[in-house]
Amino acid sequence: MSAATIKDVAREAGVSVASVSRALNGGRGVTAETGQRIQDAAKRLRYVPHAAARMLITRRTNTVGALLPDLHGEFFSELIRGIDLAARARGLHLMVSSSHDDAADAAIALRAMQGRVDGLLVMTPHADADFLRQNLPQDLPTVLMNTRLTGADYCALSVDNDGGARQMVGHLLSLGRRRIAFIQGPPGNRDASEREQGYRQALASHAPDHPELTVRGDFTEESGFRCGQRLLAMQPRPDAVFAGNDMMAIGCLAAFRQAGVDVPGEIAVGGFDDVPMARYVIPALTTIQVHIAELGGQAMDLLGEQIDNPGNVPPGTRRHVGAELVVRASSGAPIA
Amino acid sequence: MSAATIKDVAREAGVSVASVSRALNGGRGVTAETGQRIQDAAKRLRYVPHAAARMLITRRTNTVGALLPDLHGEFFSELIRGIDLAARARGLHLMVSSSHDDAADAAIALRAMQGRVDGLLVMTPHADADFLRQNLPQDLPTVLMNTRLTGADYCALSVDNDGGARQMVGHLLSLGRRRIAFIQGPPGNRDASEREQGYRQALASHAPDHPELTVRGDFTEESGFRCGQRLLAMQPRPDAVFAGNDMMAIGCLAAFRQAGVDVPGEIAVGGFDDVPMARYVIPALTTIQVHIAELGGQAMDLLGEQIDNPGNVPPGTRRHVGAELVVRASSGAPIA
DNA sequence: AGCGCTTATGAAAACGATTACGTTGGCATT
DNA sequence: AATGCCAACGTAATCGTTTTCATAAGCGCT
Repeated sequence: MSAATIKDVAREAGVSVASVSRALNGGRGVTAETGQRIQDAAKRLRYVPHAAARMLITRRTNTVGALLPDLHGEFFSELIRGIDLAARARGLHLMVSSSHDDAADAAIALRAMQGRVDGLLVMTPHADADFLRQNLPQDLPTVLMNTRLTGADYCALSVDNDGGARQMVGHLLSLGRRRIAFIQGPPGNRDASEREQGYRQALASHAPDHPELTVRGDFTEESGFRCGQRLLAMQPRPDAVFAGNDMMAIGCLAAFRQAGVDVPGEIAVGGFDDVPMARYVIPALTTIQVHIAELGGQAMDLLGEQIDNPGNVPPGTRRHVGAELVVRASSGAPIA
Repeated sequence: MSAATIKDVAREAGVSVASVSRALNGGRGVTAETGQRIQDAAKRLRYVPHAAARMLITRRTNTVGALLPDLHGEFFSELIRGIDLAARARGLHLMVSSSHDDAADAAIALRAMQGRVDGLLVMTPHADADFLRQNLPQDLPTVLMNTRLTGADYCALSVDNDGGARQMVGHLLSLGRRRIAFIQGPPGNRDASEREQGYRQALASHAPDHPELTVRGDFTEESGFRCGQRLLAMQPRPDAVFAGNDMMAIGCLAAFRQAGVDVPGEIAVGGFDDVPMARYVIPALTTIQVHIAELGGQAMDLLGEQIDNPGNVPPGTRRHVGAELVVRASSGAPIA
């Protein structure tokens, strides 16, 4: 015996299928008494509406898709948590396709989602405008997360890298540091370049007489280590380092320790991301915390709005999620 | 203009819808020439079969669901990665519902998946047999991951906690440690109790004259810290500690450092899980590595087999994923 | 040429829901 | 008492596929 259909419920309750449908969704157009009889019958038969049949006629899947690159650890789990919670709050299901490292792969996944989702959350380094236009149906609500895409066609969410970087520089300046160096991320990386911008602008506006000092890393711990060594060799030495992300900051700390340079005594160090390890390194790392779950949640909310009333959300809408300074030992702030 | 349907393709190619369907799936029953014409037409119209319509008739969703508890960090991301990759290899989509902390919540999610998935991957602390039977249709292929459920009704995957624990104890014994203490996890936790079992049995079989020493933690770092202090107070002191997980081991290291006790000189320390931080603490933590991605992947494979040929996989099938000793500084092994 | 056999093709019946539309009956209004 | 209106309910069309069955055509064989 297979699962019960709406017909079975109708027969059981002695009404037509139309009444069952009405009673079960919204309940308008049926007497309270018949409604109750139908509810009872449905419960008795353990009736669950066939999702596919409903999708077919309503043209709604009540599902959203998330296309993600090869993410790791806390970032990934927090992102999914944020998305999942927001989706559930709207009664939407979440379909995930992750670990996409090349564009071809992502394209396939994108197409496979066609028709199975009401909207799409996309985070991928390969997403230039062409790629998206090529692989997305033009009328499918879509929200981009953290991409370098600047066109006005798609809605997007991004982290306030700029604001975070300004906070960090401001913090270091307020502690009396003068020669603040910045460790750049990989070229072309949007987060990296925005953080660098923030650094430059903060210096320019608050301390125009202080020099800009930059060395290039690639977000890895080793590159941070090497950059640390290069910074020590500078004459005169910087008295503070702001690394483009935490892993490079941690590499930097290792280089300084190896060289016997005291942190924060001789050099203050700051990072960006607040990875879990940041609080465990010695000295604990002052950094910028980003609420990743909020990033996912807000993206989901924006997508939900697009789905619920299409056309009501202007294409190209941007939202930002804030970043917040977390002061720990590595910047040498006086204990409050 | 809405998306093209099979009818549009049929008209475009000058054939019936039946031929289009045949040409596009498998391609048997049509001339090579007509087949080609149909393929062309489909491509020209950007035809994508309507998923819902197909589900309705074939009774297959080509989707599997994963119900997960509130997991964090590396564990979560690796698990999803494993599941996702294995699912994709089978052409299955993945629907995720995570962050379920209470049974009611999980039950709702479970029901919501009804009819939208061909199979289910379930990991939840609340999953006793009753709970599942109550909330799952009896004929839906299901694989449990890492649950304490021992009944023979459902297929399940689990980590070889026992084997891992034995390896760790064996390792410590081989280094000449005599008084090996174990830090227990939260009561009722399956992983925790299996690891404890492994510890007890390894001691019993390889060193029956050595004492069993246990203190109870709850898998958190703070509990590890407190347990570390209690272990130091013991007379005579243990010369090795095997913590039920890495976080407690790390807490333990902190307690020992604070007390000025040398690790591994005076006490060796071992953990379980190989969290990313394990290699960064000082001294780096000897621990047991579990291939979480493999856990997810194997679970998915088992589920896939169940879906493809139902009845061919005996209910109650168990599979294990191995655990492997990773030697670092904290256990004081001689450098090879 | 006529017979059967295979094979390509089309017509139409599912699948299970929603919903536009028609019908009925009860009630209030005139 | 006749009329109009509204709510409750049923009938049937519809969504886009797959698949069964019928039909026709091609082909080799006697």
